[in-house]
Amino acid sequence: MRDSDIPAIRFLPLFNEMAEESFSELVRGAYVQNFPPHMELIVEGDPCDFLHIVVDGSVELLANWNDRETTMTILREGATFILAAAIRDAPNLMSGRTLERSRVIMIPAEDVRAVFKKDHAFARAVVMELAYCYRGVIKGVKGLKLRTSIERLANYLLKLQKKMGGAESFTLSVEKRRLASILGMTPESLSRAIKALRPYGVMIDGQTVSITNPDDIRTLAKPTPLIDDPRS
Amino acid sequence: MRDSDIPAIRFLPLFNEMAEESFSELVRGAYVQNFPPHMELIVEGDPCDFLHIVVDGSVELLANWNDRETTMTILREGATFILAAAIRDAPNLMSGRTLERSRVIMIPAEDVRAVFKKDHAFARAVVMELAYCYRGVIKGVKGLKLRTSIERLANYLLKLQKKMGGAESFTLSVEKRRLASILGMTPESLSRAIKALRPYGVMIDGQTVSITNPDDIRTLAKPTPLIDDPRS
DNA sequence: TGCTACATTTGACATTTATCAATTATAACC
DNA sequence: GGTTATAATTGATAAATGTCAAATGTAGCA
Repeated sequence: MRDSDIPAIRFLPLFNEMAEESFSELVRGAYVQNFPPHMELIVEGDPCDFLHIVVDGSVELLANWNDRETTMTILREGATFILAAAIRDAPNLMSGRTLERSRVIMIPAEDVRAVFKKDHAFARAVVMELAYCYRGVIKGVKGLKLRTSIERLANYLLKLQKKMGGAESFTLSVEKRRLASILGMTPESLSRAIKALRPYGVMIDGQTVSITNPDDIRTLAKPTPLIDDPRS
Repeated sequence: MRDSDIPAIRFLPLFNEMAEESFSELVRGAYVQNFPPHMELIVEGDPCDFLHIVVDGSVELLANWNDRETTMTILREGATFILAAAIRDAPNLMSGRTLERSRVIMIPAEDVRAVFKKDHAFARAVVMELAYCYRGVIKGVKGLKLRTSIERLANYLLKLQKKMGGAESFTLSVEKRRLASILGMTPESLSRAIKALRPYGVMIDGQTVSITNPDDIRTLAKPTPLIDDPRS
């Protein structure tokens, strides 16, 4: 592993409290690799051999069943996957593939488990991370079960707007067909949902979103921190 | 807390590896209470003051949004909730209410966090528990996004049959309207889904399910451990 | 530039699921 | 045992969402 990649992850919440010695143990066995776009990094059902960390680029986590496929989430710089499988020494529940050229650190799952057993600070960090991820997925389920697809889209856009700094205009940063899958609908339905938001002052042209009247769409979206705030 | 309740939880995976001293610290501040049916134990959005453990009976975890409500899961003897919120000192993402008369142990969340900081064995157990729960929710999302409601029902029944020992005939143990909500559909749709499974050799009369031809329904359900096996 | 592959959109239609209202069944309680 | 409240089912219908095919748009590349 290149020295220049070490600081990139040392300061992630997952690693920044742990003992230097434990950290070096993790780093010692780690690989860094640059992957081309659309490279499959992990496969659903395979044993989890590595904890992955996205240093640069983006990775899609997806799941398949019976010839159907759904995108679970998209991970970017600083995100780790798949921690729960690595810790439990269990098979991956999701596949992972790069969306673009991406730089990924891979730490052998065995090392992660070994250090986790020894280093209390790391164990605590893993707890915080897992609890955070768990709550994220719960929020996702709530969205899926309690909202229609238009409501999910509306909330997604409001959340993205906030994340992008709050400007009226911002960019999607995900292909629409992938966004559709994340939101649990088909590309065609997303296309129609986008149209349905026009009367609420939401314009989407290509990758550019503009929300001309936030209050208007908020009455439809009814965002709540208990679903839509990633912190909280 | 009554002495007789202590062994009931000491041997749960979450507590059985921790130091005796840490365990007593948790027990010292804990309450045990018998709740009547339909008692609201925790409320979505409230701060998480206690880690709850179901000693006896059953508790429904549910979520609300915009006058809609959905059942997230039903917990029985030995289950804990809501660990992630307690650890992160975050608001509850779900409400919890008893379905029947239930005995519940409540450990102040503050104590849980304090012991978690001190006791490495407990921290490790929390990690394993959270990773397990996380994977459970991921499986739930996969079911919701990849399967139709009939397929979800079919798999639910196969899973329940296995859990009940594998006999041809077994009992539902959940009201149908709640089952419908768990599966992400209305009671009416569940009723129709049940009918739709008749040609596959599934009969449901009241609370009694019998699966006369398991192979038949399995071709429809296509169960996979990556969604349907709670272990794995 | 023009070609090509692929993403997106649109229209027509099918399927799935929800809603509403009415009926029937069930279980708790006096 | 009858009463009552609630759960479950059924039918009719509506709404939401998916499918398929075609048209249009877009980006990368020879």
